[in-house]
Amino acid sequence: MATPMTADLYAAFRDRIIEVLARLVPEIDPALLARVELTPTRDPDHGELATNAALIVAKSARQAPAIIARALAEALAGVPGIAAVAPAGPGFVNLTLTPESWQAVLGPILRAGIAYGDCDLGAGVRVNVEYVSANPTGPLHVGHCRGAVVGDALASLLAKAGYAVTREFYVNDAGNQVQALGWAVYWRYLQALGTALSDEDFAERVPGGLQYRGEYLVPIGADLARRHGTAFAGPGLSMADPALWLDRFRDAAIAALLADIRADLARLGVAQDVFTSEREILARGAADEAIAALDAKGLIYQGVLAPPKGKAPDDWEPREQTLFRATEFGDDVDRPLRKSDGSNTYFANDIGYHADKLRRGYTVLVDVLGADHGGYVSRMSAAVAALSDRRAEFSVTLCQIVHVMKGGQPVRMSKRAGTYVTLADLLDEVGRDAVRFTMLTRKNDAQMTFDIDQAIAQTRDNPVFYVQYAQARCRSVLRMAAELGFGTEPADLSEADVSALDDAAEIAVLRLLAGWPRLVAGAAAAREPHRVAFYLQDLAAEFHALWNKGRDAATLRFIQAEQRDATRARLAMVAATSVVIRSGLAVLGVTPVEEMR
RNA sequence: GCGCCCUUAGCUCAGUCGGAUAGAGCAACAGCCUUCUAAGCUGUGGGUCGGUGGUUCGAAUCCACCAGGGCGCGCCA
Repeated sequence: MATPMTADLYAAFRDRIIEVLARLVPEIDPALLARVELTPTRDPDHGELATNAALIVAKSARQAPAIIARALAEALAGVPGIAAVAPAGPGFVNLTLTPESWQAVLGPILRAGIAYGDCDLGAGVRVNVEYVSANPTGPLHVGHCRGAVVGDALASLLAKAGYAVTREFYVNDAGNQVQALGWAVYWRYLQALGTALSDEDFAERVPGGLQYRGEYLVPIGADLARRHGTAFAGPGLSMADPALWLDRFRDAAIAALLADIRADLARLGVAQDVFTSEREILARGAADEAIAALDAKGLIYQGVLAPPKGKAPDDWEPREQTLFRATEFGDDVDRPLRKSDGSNTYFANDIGYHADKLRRGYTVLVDVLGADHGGYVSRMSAAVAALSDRRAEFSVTLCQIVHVMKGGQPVRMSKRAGTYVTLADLLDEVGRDAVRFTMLTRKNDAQMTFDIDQAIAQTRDNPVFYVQYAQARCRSVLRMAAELGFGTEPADLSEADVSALDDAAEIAVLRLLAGWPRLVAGAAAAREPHRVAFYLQDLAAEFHALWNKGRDAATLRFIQAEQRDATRARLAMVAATSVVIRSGLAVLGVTPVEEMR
């Protein structure tokens, strides 16, 4: 490898194992070799690393796994860098590397810097990650926040793994919701002017009823009143003909709310590359085009759906509809594309949007959605498969609901009572870094309780603090060493003689550092950014443990003025730890801190 | 009624495309500060991995059924 983009020790030794295995079992199917793993062991009695290679090839080689394992172990015994190797259990081969092998990870880490862990798994494939995509009808709340953080971290993770990533926000600025918003903001406008109409009087005249009664529209209404005076009010501050104001007020409200949303996202550290307007997509005819394309493939027909099994709605009546043959692509039922008034369903428009993403050249589409959209996944998946002739990859990351806890009490969230926690509130209370890290301490598909008290605590049980503290301790050591005249620049330390790093606790840190590229690749392949957060906690724990060992054994202290070489070696390790933590925090979008006093 | 997700220590959760004796934090108990940040560390106790079958060298992981929780179920987005 000319440029070792992956300074990946695990991958390097795995490659050697496969080479040896291929000599041992020449007729082996390459597809099987892809399943050979080299993993860290849980139990120190099993060495440091274990491979399942013999188990994988046993069947096709028509030999007992234990026999292959023994042969493999013998052949690996001569490989440089391997200190001990032994067949074990049902056919594992356990490996222990030389200290030199582990020590050798430091140079590449220090030379690569934050880029350590980058790989070419994605091979430059263009991927579009769509997240947040909140209706511009109100402020973002904690639920949106989880999607924002998960989507943003996933995008960073995929970029680190070699994908060409675009971060996208889909603005639902067409349809009934934003019409209702237009009415709601008009009501705030009339109120700002001092109308005598009562809430009920106005609400009665709103088609579908008055929605979006939250306070957040008050300033927008007031602003419209300031700019337009009574120009859009009827006689005596009554309601004027909606044709005169509805579109204008709707658009003004969307613009104002979208600006708020973007401001909130900016505070969260989320800045998407592309904001796509649903209205523009539709105006361009994307939905009709996409439907025509599906029609040309014979996937559109007029038909009657069966009512939902067991639970027929009261007003159910059979109706002929324009349907998409989603069942040909794994969905449970075919899905309607037109409402009875002839306009498109949301699904139809969304097909247009996803077709537009494909048209723009993305071959991997990732949607980060709330769990309440779970029922929507199979139909969109079918649509993307149909549009791309099954060539594009479509995956949905569903984020489960977030409950908020404060003072040991659940914070009740109710739209009606207007007591839901906004993203802005959350940022005010706990800050960007804690919000982001905490949102990634659960798998996306597990429900989460966000404990505000824990997120701001400066203690061990707050993972954000814990990880940042470890990194700050690294920086503290390097500052101290610099004062004592040690070179602490990466370029300097990357050349250090690190052979002194042979204590078990030191090797433990080196093993974790060596595992970072592997972690990145695995998390990216699984589309699971939370793994990064857990890895960082493990690394921080190992580092804190080593730090404290220096209290018990002076020989393990990082800085020992009289032992220049040993100190330089440890500084290289500390600097590399800092690099890897920062590399991980960069994926999560969390700021590394230099100092915590 | 149907579909999808979830169920792991008292609590909150990890668990690598199936891997060896299932891990961490909190809480409980017992320890560690003349030394680089004790905002930390070390140790102890704690489990029928919701239940029952199945698949195989091997299952928390895959399959079937059952129980409990969440989400969704033709013209909302």
